[in-house]
Amino acid sequence: MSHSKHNHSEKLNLVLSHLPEDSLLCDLGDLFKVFGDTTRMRILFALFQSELCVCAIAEVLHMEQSAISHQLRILREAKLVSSRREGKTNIYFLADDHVRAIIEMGYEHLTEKA
Amino acid sequence: MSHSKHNHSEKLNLVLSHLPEDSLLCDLGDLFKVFGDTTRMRILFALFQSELCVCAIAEVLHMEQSAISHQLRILREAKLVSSRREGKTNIYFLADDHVRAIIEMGYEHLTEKA
DNA sequence: CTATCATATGAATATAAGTTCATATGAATG
DNA sequence: CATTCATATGAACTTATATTCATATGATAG
Repeated sequence: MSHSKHNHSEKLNLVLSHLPEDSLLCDLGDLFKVFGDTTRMRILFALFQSELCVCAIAEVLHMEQSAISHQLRILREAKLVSSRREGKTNIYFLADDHVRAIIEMGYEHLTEKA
Repeated sequence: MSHSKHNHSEKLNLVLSHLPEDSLLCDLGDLFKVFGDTTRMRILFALFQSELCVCAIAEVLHMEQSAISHQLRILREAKLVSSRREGKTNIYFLADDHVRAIIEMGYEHLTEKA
């Protein structure tokens, strides 16, 4: 039992009733979690410039192929990037423009608050 | 040494040269990390409805005051929420409209991809 | 069909992050 | 000024996450 001396139940029930379902809140959290990592952010910015194969991303970021591959899987599952095969290589590219839009919003917030 | 049989150095140098500084990429990642948690997402949605004191948030979310307080600190440090004191209580509210905008973008991405 | 390059994946490890518990701070009230 | 309510904070614990290493898959060329 928390501090229930207060009785704000009418208001709180209203707030509660307008909360989205937990599944949506969870999905939203999971989506932003994907943006919440420097390596993935660097991959996305690299792909802003050009579509790239896995080993190219690894070279650009000076990281191991395996680490990149693991992160690309997370980005793919979140539908932030897609890939196509070309011979032996897998070319990755941004899935759509939401990625840019979301990151730009974040950038605006950062620069305004700095 | 990774798979350097490829020589895409011209292109890769170009991509590399257009990457933002690591400090920015890190700040962006850190910002989105704040959105990347269900509890914080629930707090933000609660605050979409109304400014609320800590114990009200705890009640609405059926969580302990301490857990909420810890998460509010993270939201405060990211400048996503602000607070003011009112007597014994601390009232929290959204710091600005970037919060809504960013979450709406995420929501759009989710619904389009579903 | 074997060797090689490109990528993916599983297990292991290390680090980060969220919640709880206990307690400290800070304001109001009698 | 002692008590109570509201919030904050530090430490401990637990769970999640990122990277590495070793290896598997998959495609191509010889």
